[in-house]
Amino acid sequence: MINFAPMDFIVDAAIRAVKALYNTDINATDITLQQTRKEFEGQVTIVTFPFVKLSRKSPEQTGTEIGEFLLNELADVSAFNVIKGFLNISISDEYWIGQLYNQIARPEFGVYPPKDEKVMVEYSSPNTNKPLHLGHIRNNLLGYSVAEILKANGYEVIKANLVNDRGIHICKSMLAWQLFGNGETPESSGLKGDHLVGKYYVVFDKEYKKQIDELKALGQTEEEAKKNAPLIIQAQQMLEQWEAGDVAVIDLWKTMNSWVYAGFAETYKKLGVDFDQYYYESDTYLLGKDIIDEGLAKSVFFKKEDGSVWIDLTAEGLDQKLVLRSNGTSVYITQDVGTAQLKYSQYHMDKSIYVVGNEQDYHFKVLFLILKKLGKSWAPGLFHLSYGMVDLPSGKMKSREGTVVDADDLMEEMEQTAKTHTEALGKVNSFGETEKEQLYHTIGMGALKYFLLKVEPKKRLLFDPAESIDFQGHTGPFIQYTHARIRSVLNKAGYTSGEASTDIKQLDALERELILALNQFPEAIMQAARDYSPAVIANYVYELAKTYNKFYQDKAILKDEVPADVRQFRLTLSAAAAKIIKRSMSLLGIMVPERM
RNA sequence: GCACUCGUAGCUCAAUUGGAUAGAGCAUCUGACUACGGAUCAGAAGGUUAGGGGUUCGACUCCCUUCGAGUGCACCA
Repeated sequence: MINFAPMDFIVDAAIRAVKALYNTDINATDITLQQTRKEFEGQVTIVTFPFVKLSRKSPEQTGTEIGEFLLNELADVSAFNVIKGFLNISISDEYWIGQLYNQIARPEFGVYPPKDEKVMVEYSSPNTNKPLHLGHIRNNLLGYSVAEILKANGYEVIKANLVNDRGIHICKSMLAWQLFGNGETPESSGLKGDHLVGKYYVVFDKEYKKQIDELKALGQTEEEAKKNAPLIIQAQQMLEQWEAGDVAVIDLWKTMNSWVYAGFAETYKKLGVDFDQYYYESDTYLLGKDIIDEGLAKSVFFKKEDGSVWIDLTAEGLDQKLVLRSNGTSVYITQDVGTAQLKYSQYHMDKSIYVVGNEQDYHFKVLFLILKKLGKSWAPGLFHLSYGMVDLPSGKMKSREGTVVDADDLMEEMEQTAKTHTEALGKVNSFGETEKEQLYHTIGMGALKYFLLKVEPKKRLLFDPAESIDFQGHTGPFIQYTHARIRSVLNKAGYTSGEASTDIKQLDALERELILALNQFPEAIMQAARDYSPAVIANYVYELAKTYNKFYQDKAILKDEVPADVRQFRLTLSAAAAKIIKRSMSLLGIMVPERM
């Protein structure tokens, strides 16, 4: 059996120590256990300041008393030292060696047993009027990674994509294509479908601006001109026709959306993300009205004289929020109420995560509050995974000003950079062409994904296109390289997994440090899930790779002077490191190569 | 104006959730047995954690306040 809290035996003993010494009952949560800092002797540290009140003795004395107790009680505790309020405990090398062979080296290590709980992770959720950009990449990578992390924690996960396929924005592209497109198609133009549609979105905007200027020249104010420009009026008409089911408009809409979907599919594939369930706003945009009725009956909502329906959230520190227009049609939040219900009715999931940018913080606060007030039993399981915008040095990305970092372009560039780096090192000259292409993709995407995922989701991210993403230091390729190098050693040694344990009894400091790092993998997985933060995994695996590299640099494995049992032991240690690096990276959606 | 989020080395990020002398990478400088793979490793230098006040054994972390940045505050989505 894999033990997911290997240090619990220390906690238990500490509780007994406090009981025996100070006759007080404490809980496991009262004990702060942390890894001992490298500059001190020991591997596990108990913070003993909180017990000083109970012992009425100095921190040093208290620590010493508890230390003595642990030393007597636990066979695996080999020594301790006390510095101020910190009790540093040394655990025997036999324990750590056993931990490696019996826990860490096993395939199930870090795979939590099924929880019998379902989570839906909604992410990506693109508009169908333009191609994906860097902001979408962050969204996609976050969503995918969080889904993988939740799976590793034993959840059943449904990855959902709510496609915003209707509305004025797509009508703008459609109209511009109709007026200026001359029947251009992805085939005829050689453009990827989403880029083609995006091109006409830009055309619309350009022509629209022209009309605005003309109207202003005729004496209209900016505001008037924006409202009166023929193009915007036409686009609005088109939307009405769409809603009325006009066959020609629907046909055009279907055609152009199909172009976009083909383009998205390509981008998603390259990004390495996927979905179990697609929702389309064209199907869901009318949902939610019946729930508004339900809420009216329960007096969660109230109706104004003009017929519009509202919810009053002033008691919660928010405002009054409209949920139904006076003409009876629904608004954005109404749809989301309906879609949330639809999702739940379909899957009965315990949790539902929305991966959406932080500009919608308020929206989700209101949405979740509405569902709670409606008494939905599943409302507490809703969570908005809010992430920061990706900014350029010049500020926000603006599609109209052409400062958007296109997703396809960026991925292409990353592969090119990977190619340049790799060729300069000249280590893979024996690779075939397709093998090389794959490798460049793996490394380029590794650099990009790691760059985006190592930052805490809620923080905003600065991306400087002029400064290429690093391949050295705290980066994806650094970790990939560590993996490739371990694999190389293992291959050279002809190592196969599951080889017999050795009777090694003592550890070198670097070996011990490495086992400790490996041992923290399950905790990192758990913390990443608790915080919905791939950054936890990213930083963990970096630390691990660094620890391995330090070990590797200093300790020979295959050299002649290394005794057979030590060699065998270090191979097991290396194999475990490679495995956990690979698994960690896969939680980030990053592949690791065998050679690079 | 109101609300939310953020502010850590020149730059990009950490800090075991309130614990020890705030750690990494990049950039700069110095070094590594003729490389079990140098996309590596060792070292130097770099900090009043935006400023001020408070809470306590202890604060980057919690509270108040000032400053700065971002976002939101539509019968748009």
